[in-house]
Amino acid sequence: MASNVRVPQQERSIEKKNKIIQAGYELFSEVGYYGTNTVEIAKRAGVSTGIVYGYFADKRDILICVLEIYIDRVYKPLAHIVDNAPKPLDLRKLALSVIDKTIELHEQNAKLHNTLHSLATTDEAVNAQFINLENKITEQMSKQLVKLGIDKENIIEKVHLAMNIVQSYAHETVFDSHSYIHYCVMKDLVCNILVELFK
Amino acid sequence: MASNVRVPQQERSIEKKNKIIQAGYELFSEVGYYGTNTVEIAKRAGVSTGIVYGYFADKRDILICVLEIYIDRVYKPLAHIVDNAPKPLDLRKLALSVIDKTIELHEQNAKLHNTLHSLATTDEAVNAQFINLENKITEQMSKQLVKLGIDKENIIEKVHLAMNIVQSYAHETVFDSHSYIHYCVMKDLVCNILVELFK
Amino acid sequence: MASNVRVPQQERSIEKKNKIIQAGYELFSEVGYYGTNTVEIAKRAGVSTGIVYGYFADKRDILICVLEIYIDRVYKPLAHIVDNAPKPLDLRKLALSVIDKTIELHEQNAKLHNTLHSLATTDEAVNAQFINLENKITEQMSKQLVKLGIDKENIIEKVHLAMNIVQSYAHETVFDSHSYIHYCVMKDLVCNILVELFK
Amino acid sequence: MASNVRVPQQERSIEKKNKIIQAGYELFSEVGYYGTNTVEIAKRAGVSTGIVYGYFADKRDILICVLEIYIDRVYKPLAHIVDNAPKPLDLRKLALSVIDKTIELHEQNAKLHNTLHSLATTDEAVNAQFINLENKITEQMSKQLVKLGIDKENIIEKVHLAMNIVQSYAHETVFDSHSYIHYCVMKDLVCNILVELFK
DNA sequence: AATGAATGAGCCTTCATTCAT
DNA sequence: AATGAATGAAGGCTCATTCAT
Repeated sequence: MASNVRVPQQERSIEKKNKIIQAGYELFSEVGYYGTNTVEIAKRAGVSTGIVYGYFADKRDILICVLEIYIDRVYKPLAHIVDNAPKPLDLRKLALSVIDKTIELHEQNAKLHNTLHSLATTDEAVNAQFINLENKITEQMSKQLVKLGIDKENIIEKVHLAMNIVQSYAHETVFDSHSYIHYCVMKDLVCNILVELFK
Repeated sequence: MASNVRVPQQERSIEKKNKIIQAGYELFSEVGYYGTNTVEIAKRAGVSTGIVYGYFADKRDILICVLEIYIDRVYKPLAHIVDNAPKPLDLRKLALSVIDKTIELHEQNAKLHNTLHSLATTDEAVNAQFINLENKITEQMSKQLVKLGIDKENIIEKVHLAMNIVQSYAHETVFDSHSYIHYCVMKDLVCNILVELFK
Repeated sequence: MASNVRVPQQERSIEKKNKIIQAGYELFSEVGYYGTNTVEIAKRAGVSTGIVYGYFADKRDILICVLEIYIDRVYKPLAHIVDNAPKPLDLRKLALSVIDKTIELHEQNAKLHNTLHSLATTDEAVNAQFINLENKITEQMSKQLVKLGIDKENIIEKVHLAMNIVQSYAHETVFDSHSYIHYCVMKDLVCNILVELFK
Repeated sequence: MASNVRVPQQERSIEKKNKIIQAGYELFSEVGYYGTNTVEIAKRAGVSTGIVYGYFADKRDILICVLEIYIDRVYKPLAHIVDNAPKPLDLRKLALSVIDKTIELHEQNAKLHNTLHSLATTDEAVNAQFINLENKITEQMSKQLVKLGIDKENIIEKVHLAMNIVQSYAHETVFDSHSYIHYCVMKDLVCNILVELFK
C-alpha cells in the first residue's frame, strides 16, 4: 500500500479511492503525468479537489498507486499464462500465448508504460517498484518453466531476456509505426528465438 | 530543421544555437524535460533567457532539436560499425561490436532516451522524428548487411528486431538493477540470438 | 458568552464544549491561531469535526471563548493575591507575590498571550474583550489597594502602570532571551519601583 | 540582509524591492501577516506576482525584510535621542524626549509590532532578529548613559527595564483604550520612575 | 542581436465549513 | 446530537514567455 493517508474502512470509501486511481490511470495514460492536474483527476473521478488529498498524500502518491495497479494489470496475466500452461509443454504454443497476451496488454497500457518508465528515471520509489516487481515476475516464471521441464541453466537470464524481447515486439506491433515492417513475419522470428532459447 | 524561427547566418549565431541545444541535451538528460526550465538552459548555455526565444519557438522546439542530436549520436555510430564491418563477415564479432557500442551509447544517453520516449506518447512531432529516423537506420543497416552477404529475406524485420533486442539488453546492463542477473551470460545469449537470426 | 449558537442544556454538552475550548487553548498556545486547524482541535477534544460547529459559530468563536478562559486564568489569581493580602499591608511582600505569580502565569501562557494580542490588532471583538477585562481587573485591584490603605490619588493610573511593568518583567524573565541581563537584579528594581509608586 | 535571492544592482531594482517591502509593511500592519496574500502585496507594490519571487525567497522572506525596516524605524530614532542628549544631562527632559518619541513611533507601528511579536513565537529567525537588535540597542544606550555620568551599576538592567516601561506606556497611550485613565498622569508617573531609576 | 527583469496564468495543496447519514 | 467525509475557494509559488532597454 503506497498511500497511508487514509485507509478506507468503508466500501464507499474504497470505491472512491479506486475511482481516483482509475481517473489518474486514464489521465496519466492520455496526457502524461505532467499533463495532468489534480483538479482534472478529481473532476474525472467525480469528486472534489479537496477529498483527493483525503485519500492521497499528494499527486505523486496517486502515481504510486497507479503504478501498483499497472503492474498488476500487466504482469499478473502473463504469470497466469505460464502458471497454467498445459502439459506436456508445447514451447511454441506457450510463446505465442505470451506474445499475444503481451500485445493485448500493451494495447491498453503502452502510453502509461512510457510515462511510468520515464518517471522512474527521476523518482527512486517509482524505479524501485518497477525493479521489485520485475524481479518477482522473473523469479516466478523461471520456477514455473523449470517445473515444466525446461533446462534450469541460466534460466533467470533467459526468462528476463525473453520478457524484454516480447515487450519490444509488442511495443512495435501496438504502435505500428513502421509501414514497411511485416509484423507477422517479425512475430515468427520472435517465436523462433524464444523456442530456440529454451529448448 | 525543426526550428525555423531564425536561420542563423553568422557563425557566432550558429555556435550560440548549438550551445543552447547542448545545454538542453544535458539538462533533459539529467533532470528530464519537466525538471528543466528555460532559465536554467540559458544559464548553462551562457546566454540570456530572452535570446533563447530568438533561436527557438518555444521550449518544445529545443526538445525537437535535442532529439535530432540524440538520434545522430545514438544511431550513427551503430551505422558506422556495420558500414565498416571487415570482410569477410564474422557475424559474432559484428554482433559483439554492435552490442558494446550500444551499451556505451546507453551509458551516456539512457535517461534522455526515456524522457524522449515518454514525450513521444504525447507529442506527435516527437513521435514522428523517432519513427522517421528509426526507419532510416533500419533501411541503411539492412542494405549494408545484404551487401555483406546476409540473406535478404525478411532482412528489414530481422534488423529491426535485432536492434530492439540489443537495445533492451543495453538498457538492462546499464541500469544494472537486478542483482541476480549475470549480464555476461545474458550477453552471450543475445549474441547467439543475433548470429542465429542472420546466419 | 461569546458563542450563542447553542446553549447546552445537558451537562455532557457543557463538558464537550469545554473540552473543545481547552483543546483550542492548548493548540493556540502551542502553534498559534493560524497554525491550528479545526480538525486538529476536534481531534484533541475527542469530538468530531462537525460538532465543533454545533457549539461554535466558527473558528474565531472558539478563539473568543479561549480568550475568556485565558483572561480568567491570568488575571483572577492576581486579583486573589491582592484581595487576600495580609494586614497590615507589607507593600514589598505584596509586590513580590504579584511578580512571582505573574511569572508563573506567564510561563504557562506567554505564547497564547502574544497570539491573542496580535489578533486584537485585527479583530475588534478580541480587542474589546481584552480592554473590558483589563478594565475590570484594574478597577478591582484599585479598590482593594485603597481598602488596604494606599493613597487613592491617581490609584487607577498607578495600578494600571504597575500591572504593565510587572507584565513586561515577567515576559522578560520567562523568555530569558538576553544572556547579559541579571533577572534577579531587574526584579529588585521592579520591586523598588512598585513600592515607591504606592507608598 | 535577510534575502539573498537577488541583490539588486540597479537603482530601479532596489526601488522595486523597497516598494515590495513597503507594501508588505503596510499590509502586515493593516491586516496582519496571515491576512495578507502575495497577490495583494504585488498589487500594492505595483508589480506582478511573479517578480515578488525574483526579489524574495518566499512570503516569510518579505516579513524578515519588513522586520529589519521596522527595527530600524523604531529603535534608531531612540538611540539618536540618547546619543545627542544635551549636556549637562537633564534626566527628566531626556526621559520626556524618549517617551514622546516612543509614542510617535508607536503611533505608526503599533499594529505591526504586535504582528511581529506574535510571529516571533513561532518563527525562530524572527525571534532572533528581535532579540539581537534589542541587545544592540540596550548596549548602545547603556554606554551612552554612562558617558553622560549615570552610575554604571546595573545599568544594563536599568536601561532594559526602562525601555520596557516606556514601551508599555506608549502602547497604552496610542491605543487609548481605557477611557478612565488619564494618560498625562500616567506619563508623569513614568517620568518619575525613570528619573528615580537612573539618578 | 541581446539582455534579464517582468508578466500572469496555472499548479498543487490546505482548511474552514457543510451535509448526508 | 453526532459523525467525518466532502466541498471548493483561496493561497503560495513556478515558469514559459514577453518586452523595455
